[in-house]
Amino acid sequence: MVKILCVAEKNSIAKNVAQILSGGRSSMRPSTSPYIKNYDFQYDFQWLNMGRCNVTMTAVAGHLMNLAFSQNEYGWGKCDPNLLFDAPTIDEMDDKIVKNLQNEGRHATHLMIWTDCDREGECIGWEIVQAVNRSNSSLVSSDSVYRAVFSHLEPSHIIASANRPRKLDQRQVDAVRARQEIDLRAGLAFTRLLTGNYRSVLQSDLEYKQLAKKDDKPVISYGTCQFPTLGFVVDRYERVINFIPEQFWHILLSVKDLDGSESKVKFQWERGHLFDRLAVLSIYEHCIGTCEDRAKVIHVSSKDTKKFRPLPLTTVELQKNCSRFFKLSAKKTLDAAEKLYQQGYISYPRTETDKFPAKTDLKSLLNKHQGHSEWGPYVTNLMNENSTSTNKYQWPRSGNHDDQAHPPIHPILCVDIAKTDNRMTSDEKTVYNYVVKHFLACCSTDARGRSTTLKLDWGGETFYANGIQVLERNFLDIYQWADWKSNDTLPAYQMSDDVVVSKTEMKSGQTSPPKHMTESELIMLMDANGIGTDATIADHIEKIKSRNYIKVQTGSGSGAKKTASVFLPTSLGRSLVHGFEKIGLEESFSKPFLRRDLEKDLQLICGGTKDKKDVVSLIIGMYRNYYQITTSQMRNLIKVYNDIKAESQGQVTQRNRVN
DNA sequence: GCAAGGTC
Repeated sequence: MVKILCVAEKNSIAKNVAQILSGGRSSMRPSTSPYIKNYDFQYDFQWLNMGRCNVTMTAVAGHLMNLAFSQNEYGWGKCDPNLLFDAPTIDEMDDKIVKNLQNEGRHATHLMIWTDCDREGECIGWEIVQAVNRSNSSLVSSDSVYRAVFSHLEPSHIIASANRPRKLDQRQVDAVRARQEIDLRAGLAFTRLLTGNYRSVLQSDLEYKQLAKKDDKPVISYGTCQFPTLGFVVDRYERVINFIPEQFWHILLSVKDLDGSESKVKFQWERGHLFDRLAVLSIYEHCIGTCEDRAKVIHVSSKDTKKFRPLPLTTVELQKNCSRFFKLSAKKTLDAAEKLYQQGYISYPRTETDKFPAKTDLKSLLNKHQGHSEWGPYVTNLMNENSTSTNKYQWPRSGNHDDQAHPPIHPILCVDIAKTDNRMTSDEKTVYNYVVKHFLACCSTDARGRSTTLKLDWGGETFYANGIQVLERNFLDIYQWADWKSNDTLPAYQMSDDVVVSKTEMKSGQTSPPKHMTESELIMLMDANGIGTDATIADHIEKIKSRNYIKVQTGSGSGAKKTASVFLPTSLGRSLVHGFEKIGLEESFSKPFLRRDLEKDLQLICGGTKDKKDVVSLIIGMYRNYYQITTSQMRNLIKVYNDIKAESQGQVTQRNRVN
């Protein structure tokens, strides 16, 4: 009897795929794990050519295995951390889920992997094979393991995937196993080394004690993602603190309109500003001397312009925007999105994809919202092809990212918070409303406007002014966070007209320092530098907060005018970055380069031009070297900490003295 | 008490 066991990365995918392949006629059984169900049905896999077969579709919950060291031999305090670069690793398995796979796989003739089609998913597929192999070794030996290739849950796509499987890609598995091994060895070795050496000096650190939870033993952790993240915050902080303002000068013109009235528009100097006061003064005096109160129009242009609707929503964009618009932390945002997903309100919240698969039925997703008390009228108007409004339904713009596993985040159900009695928390409501409005904006028409530029010649110098007239707001009517306003109308002069200059000013100003790091900027930097993934970026930020490497300075003001909260490094955070800088390891520890190089090597493993063994031994070799340097320079590392501590306390006492 | 990556 032929029996096919299908295994997905998470229960929600197993449920959906079973629903599609069975045509809604699958039966559900519980499993040995509370998060996972087994779905039985029959299906005719064309590649198998065996007619209708019995199928069980089940799932895991992410990785089944955790790479680790034996606690007995290599636990904390039981060995020199240096040994962790060579110590044997073990694979810890999730017992409950493995048990279910063993039960369900015991009598299977074929195993079909339905994990997400990304690198981690390929590795999870390999882990599933190891688990099933425990109860049914003939599956592997008879080469009966297949892997479905799918990128979303559109039924015809899933059916096509069921019929065109490939084999597992061992190279991708190797790449993930390499990353795991490097992160584990380097992370644990350096965490133990740093904790052992910083603990005693931290006992007299008042800032640390204030931030730390009572009874918490300090842990000074190192991680390949934690340190570059900290590096971004410290780097910004230093640039703000060390900023030296420079004075500059520029010239502004005010003019009279055609009818002789005073125009509100000020004309800017095309040279921008100069840092040399005398130079600006002599140009200014020359202009006054030559032309006094007359200028000539030397350029008039006017062109249509657009403000683009947002791209389909990715996890990183959701987190950035909820942080900017609602002051909701990345962690809280992702937690709320996860809950909304589990309740079936929104699609899977961890995705890098910013284009919708061509066959997605967006119109029916939109139509569900027609009766919504807040945005129902907007949707009704959008979907009405006969309306006179310029805002018509449009297929969303497409970005360049595709994780090959999940579509952009979008609403699945319409939840009317004003009408229904539901148990959404306030964070969930905020995130749900944002996801819906973002989706509506994606499917709307770009805003249209007209941009006008006028340039004047005054005494041989050029001055310009720009004007924007917003003609059609379109998506802006629902996406209130991207406002676009018309500014003052430019005077309606024509080319070569003479213009009366009503006022000339030579002004001075100062360059201003950069702002401290906001969470949304940090997310953007991490994303751009490949530090963490959509699912882990928020965790890394929380981690360096909980380690007291950075602290949050909450914004001031209230409501819409409230300024963003910013991240500041603690003395400890700054000492770690500057300590490694001092001993010559800056590039490797507090900059994103090492992690980026690792990512490149992983890609090469996937492409078959590098070997897992070579990559691991090369990078572990580098870390072993860094470890030697760090141990031999530990005094210097601690000295940097003490210097920074003394310096910050010095600042405090100085300030006290002034007061 | 330690990493980063999946997922609940």
